[in-house]
Amino acid sequence: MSKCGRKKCIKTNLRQMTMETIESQQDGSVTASVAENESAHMQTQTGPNSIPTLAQVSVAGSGTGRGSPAVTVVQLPSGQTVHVIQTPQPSVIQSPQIQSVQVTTITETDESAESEGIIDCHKRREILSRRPSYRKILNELSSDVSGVPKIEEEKSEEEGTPPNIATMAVPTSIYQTSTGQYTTTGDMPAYQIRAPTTALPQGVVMAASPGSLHNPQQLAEEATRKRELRLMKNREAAKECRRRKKEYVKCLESRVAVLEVQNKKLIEELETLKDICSPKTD
DNA sequence: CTCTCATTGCGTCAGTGGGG
DNA sequence: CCCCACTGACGCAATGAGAG
Repeated sequence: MSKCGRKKCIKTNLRQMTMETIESQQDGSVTASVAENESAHMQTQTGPNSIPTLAQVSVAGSGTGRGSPAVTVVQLPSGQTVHVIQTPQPSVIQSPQIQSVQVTTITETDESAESEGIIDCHKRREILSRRPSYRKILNELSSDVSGVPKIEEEKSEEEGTPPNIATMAVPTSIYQTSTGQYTTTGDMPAYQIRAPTTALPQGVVMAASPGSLHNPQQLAEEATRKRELRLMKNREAAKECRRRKKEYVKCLESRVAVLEVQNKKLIEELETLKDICSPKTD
């Protein structure tokens, strides 16, 4: 169907959206909140020569703050490489403060740096090939700096979604009937949705060994119940996954905005230094 | 107002990796 | 090896925006 192609387009857009939307939001609120914090932490150690008019910027370390500092590599036209090392920023959404920014200049002829770059490249590739879950990413973002609230199950008060359906009652389970209608089950335990006659905990239900069910009808009912349970768990998991994904994308967007502002600021500083250090011609 | 297209969110399936 | 959580992919429905 043509719809399939559209789907893929939509999903591709989701991945590309990060950069595009940030570009459109560049001078929005994110920029403003960053600008008031970054000026106090910036340190530059750049030489007087080889000031770029245009700089290539690449974000190493996958840019999602997986525990290690994010490194923005600014490749100068002269061959110099400026590494903007930014300590992990746990949650740009909640706390727009930049922890610290270190700018070091590394010459192109530095062999150790080059080998480090290769190793770094390998590590990066390794990380990218095995992307951790959104929860892991966000938790790492949160845990790098103390005092920052973790982004995880505590969020449940936001939506009322329990962290673990298997061990808890579902506050507001939504059950889709055969007619497509949705009904809520209140605080009814999840396993009771299709089996309201039993009041046993889930563990007991699941512990019912197949051997004790000789009747084919019972077996079928058990299978149906297990399926319903699995579908409901997966439904909730999918919701949670989508929520985390949205949060993750927002986080990335904020990070891109921060890095763009930093880049802009660095270029401006380099221009200033160029003006200061260049020989006067008058 | 109607139609078309894009976007968003949901439920489900299938695959994968981690833990017991 | 099995179970479970997680997530990509897919299909579907609802909704909004723009064009006619």
